[in-house]
Amino acid sequence: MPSSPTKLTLKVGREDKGINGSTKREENGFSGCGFPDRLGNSIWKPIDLTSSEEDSAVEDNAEEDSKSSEDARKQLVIYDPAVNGAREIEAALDPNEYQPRNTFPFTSSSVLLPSVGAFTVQCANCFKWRLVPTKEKYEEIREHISEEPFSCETAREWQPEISCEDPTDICQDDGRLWAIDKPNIAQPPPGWERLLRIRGEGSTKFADVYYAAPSGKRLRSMVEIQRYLLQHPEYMEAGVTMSQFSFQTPKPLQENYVRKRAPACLTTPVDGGSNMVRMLPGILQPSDVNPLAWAGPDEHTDVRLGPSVSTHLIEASPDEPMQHGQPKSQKRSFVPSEGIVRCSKKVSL
DNA sequence: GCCACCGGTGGC
DNA sequence: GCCACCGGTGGC
Repeated sequence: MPSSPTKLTLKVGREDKGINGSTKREENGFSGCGFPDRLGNSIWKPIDLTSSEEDSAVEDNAEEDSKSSEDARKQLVIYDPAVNGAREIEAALDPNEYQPRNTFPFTSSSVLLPSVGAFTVQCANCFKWRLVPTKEKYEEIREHISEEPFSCETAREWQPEISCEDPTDICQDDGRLWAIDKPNIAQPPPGWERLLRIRGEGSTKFADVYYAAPSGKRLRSMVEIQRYLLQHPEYMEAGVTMSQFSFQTPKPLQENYVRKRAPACLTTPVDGGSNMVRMLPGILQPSDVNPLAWAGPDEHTDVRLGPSVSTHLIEASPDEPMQHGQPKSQKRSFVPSEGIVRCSKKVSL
């Protein structure tokens, strides 16, 4: 992908129901990366996954960021509250109470699908990531990000004290999946909601976009939108147009997350060397699957975007039990009770 | 090879 | 019966 100041990314995690029913997501921050301490005390050294496996730990500072992530400017990182408990997130991210260091809510949920992570955007000046408190604000920023590059100054709208001198709100961490989001996607019309659903790993598609009409009706293509608008002219009379809809989906930065179309009955590994082995279309063996994972709280690996944003950026945690995206039917993947796997510290990319 | 579109289906 | 989700396909 060519360098562009308008690239957007999203970061995807997955709810992981623990043995005792709790989730692996911590209430007080990102479990793997966490929010950097404002005093700089708990910034974990990032590992540049654009290079080979066991090397390349570098200091996480703005200088390095400036050098290495030029192309990463203005990237957005999304967390999908629809999947992770919208009410809790909205409450916790009330701009009046916004506490970026330790209150980002990874709330409990039984959702096992990958879920979009956090609404963040990268400052065009200092390259640090700033959490965006709401999906709506994120969409607003995304809509005009080419013409109106984001900066820490913009973030003062919801975080009055923030400046480029402050540490980044979030680092590209520990196993969550990162993906490039599209810039300049129109905000949905008032009353409509644009929904992003991340598919399970190994699917032929990374994600689906839906629009929820004010009536609650979900529409999944431009054809359906058009049909719906024709059936409900009141929306068009109110100014709703097709240009306000886009079914563009983000792209995973983990190359192998989405599988290519494969011939039926392929039963040999198609992974080509990573620890993810896909047996298609048969039952996946849990130990063979590279889960969409995030690091546990005790061992942290940081990932950041290299010179090319399209570089794959997934990191799996060490010895952290992971649960795969749960397929709705066993025919599609694996048996639920076998879904707990462990993943290696690093995922070959 | 990508992607828009939509059919099928299992869970609820 | 509804719908969220996944897979397949045809057009490009």
